[in-house]
Amino acid sequence: MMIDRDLAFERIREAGLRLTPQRRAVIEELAGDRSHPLAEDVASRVAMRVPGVSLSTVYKILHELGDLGLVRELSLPGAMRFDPDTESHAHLVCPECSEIQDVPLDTATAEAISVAAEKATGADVAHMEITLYGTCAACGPRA
Amino acid sequence: MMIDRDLAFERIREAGLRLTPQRRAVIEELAGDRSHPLAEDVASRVAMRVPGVSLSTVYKILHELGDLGLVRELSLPGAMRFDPDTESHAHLVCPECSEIQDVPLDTATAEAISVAAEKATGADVAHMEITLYGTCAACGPRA
DNA sequence: GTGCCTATAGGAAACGTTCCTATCTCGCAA
DNA sequence: TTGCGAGATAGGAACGTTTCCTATAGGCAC
Repeated sequence: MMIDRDLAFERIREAGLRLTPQRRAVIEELAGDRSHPLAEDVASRVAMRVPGVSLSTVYKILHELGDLGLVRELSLPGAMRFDPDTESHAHLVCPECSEIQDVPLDTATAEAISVAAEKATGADVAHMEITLYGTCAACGPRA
Repeated sequence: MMIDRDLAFERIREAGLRLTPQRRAVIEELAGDRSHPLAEDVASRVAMRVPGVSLSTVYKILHELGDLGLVRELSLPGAMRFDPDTESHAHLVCPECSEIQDVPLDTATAEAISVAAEKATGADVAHMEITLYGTCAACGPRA
């Protein structure tokens, strides 16, 4: 499920944070974005609405949204990426073109892994990140 | 399965690479290591056997081992980590203490995810990385 | 309006990683 | 043994990402 603008605004307030123009812009730019942007991508888009916004502010807001569960922070090679889709799904990274694709992942499988991990370690799993590495269709098998 | 010293040496030679003291030391330090070390950890241990070894050399060797499939390179928050265990398994990262634990993952599940992803995207999946985030047993639920 | 608390901008700094180049080593041939 | 060439290494500079710090600005309650 994609992040919902108004739900996000509400969560921000519930957390006791102010709905500043910067927070509003980050949320609205992220909503509907399926490109797994870098912090800098988000910052430059936000800058078109809120000129002068600083990169450190955007980082701070992105982490806040991550903590609130409104955004997924992805640890991918090179840099962190941000995903407004918080539904359980995996990512495919192509080593050739570095493109990132969403990969559907059925909830049952995700749940099974999570439960098995909790059983094995005694931990309390909050969320998971599944990244697949492999040549994408566009970069072709070889032929 | 943990990296095997002699098998690794053989793979190095097969790849047309020289078995230098640095490569030998990296492999031997990594074999049997279950701590998911940082590149710097590996470098400082290697330095005890090969004084003066440089960090960039260690990085280069670690990537070579990754390419040869002898080591897994993990994209975890903060920094890359290296895992000599190339068997299919997941990792649990505790946000409190940053400890990393191995989590067993049955091959069938991993295979199912991989195949489903290939079907969905048309990609050729080479390997996958599953990271679970959650409070570990030591850091406790709250009580 | 006044005072308080939070948020922001801006830049410096830290960190991990990669890149570059001169030097060195190794394996091999003569 | 000596010399040669390909490959490897040390060392450090450079790069990009992320965090940290501080002074300023802005909103809210009174």
